[in-house]
Amino acid sequence: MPPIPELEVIRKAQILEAALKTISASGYANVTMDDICRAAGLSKGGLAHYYRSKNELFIAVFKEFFERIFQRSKQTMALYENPIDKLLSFDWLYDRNDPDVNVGYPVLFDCMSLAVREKEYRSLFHDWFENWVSLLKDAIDDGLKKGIFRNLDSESTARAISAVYQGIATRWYLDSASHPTEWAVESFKKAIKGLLLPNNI
Amino acid sequence: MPPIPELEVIRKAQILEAALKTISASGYANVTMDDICRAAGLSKGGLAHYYRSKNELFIAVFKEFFERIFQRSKQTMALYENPIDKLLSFDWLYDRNDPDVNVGYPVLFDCMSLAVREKEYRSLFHDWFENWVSLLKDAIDDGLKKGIFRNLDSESTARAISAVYQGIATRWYLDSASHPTEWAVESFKKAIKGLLLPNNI
DNA sequence: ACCGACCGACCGACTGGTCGATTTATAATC
DNA sequence: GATTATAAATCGACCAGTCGGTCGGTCGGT
Repeated sequence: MPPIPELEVIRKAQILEAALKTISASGYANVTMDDICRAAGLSKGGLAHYYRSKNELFIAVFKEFFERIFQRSKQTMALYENPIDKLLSFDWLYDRNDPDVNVGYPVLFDCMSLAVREKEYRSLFHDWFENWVSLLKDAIDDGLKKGIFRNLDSESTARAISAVYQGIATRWYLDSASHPTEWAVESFKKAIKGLLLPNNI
Repeated sequence: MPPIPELEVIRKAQILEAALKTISASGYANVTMDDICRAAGLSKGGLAHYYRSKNELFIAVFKEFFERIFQRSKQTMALYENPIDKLLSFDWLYDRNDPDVNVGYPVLFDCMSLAVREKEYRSLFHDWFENWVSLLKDAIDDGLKKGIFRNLDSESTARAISAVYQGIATRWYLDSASHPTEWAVESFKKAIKGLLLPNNI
């Protein structure tokens, strides 16, 4: 009998947290199970008790992380009323001091390179994209109803906006000296307004 | 004495080609030196004669590849006169039948995840970005001179356009079912025109 | 007594890099 | 032009180290 009924939930959370940090710091390819169990305060066998293989663990880590980011995006967006403000509410993605950002981008890039070849990771990405797009689409549909946007297809535009976010983020993260935060924020604002508004300023 | 004076050049090209294909097919993390020397038709020692370490070889592969893509971008762009056409001339990046594209994206994603942690790869990226941006900037400056663009900062806009290209490409490549080529081409056209033109259609 | 939780030594597979041996082709010498 | 010397080019067995996963065993609560 387990000493505490919720022990498995606690341990798994503790392992996922440790694994996320370790992967983010060292990179998927360099992380060993030893690193992770050390970070989680468990032995190799103890870790194996909860996640039978490296792949199983890593999938769980990525899933959990994407879910967290999605929830946060949702909550942040809900703080705004105006559709344009909603669509621009993701600027925390360009905040170098944000802990999710610091941990997130390294993991995201790792995950992308995995997704190229492993369909399990591709489907993870697909789900993430769809979640993100559905958030954006709702805001766009709202703006369309209120007549503040040009005539456009909301889903395809939502996909474009989400892609623009990520493209700018890639530059901003990998070559920060030439792509400062101000550039990132301004650029995505301009790009998004260029996509949505009936005429430019 | 070398049997043929240019042997080193020939061998290196042959190795880089084989390495690029192998890395693209299996992924940076999974490729072994054995795989590469087999693909290059050399022994382990033979490969070591030209590239002393895995890292040295891989850096060379990436450098060569980026250079090739840059040259091709330059040539393709030169086919057009109109600045807008020049800026839209990168649509071959969204062609699934293009050999450079098929080989390129897997390598690009690998390279990005490496760039997160290794400054050598980051500087590779930086150079690539700068090359790309300078191409775009020239076209934008031309458009500004001709008065067909709105008032804008050409360098910062060039960076934005290049980022948008890549962001859309990421979606298009990793989740093609939901992001077909038509979406990619249309989206980047709209985004770029939204960034540049004084008013939208 | 039983069982889940956990430990850590160990195994087998793999990998990057080394190194002495071998081949190959030119250059020097007679 | 035959022979020898020389140095690059190439080979592949081998080494040392790493890593994921296993497994027999311990411990503590029930």
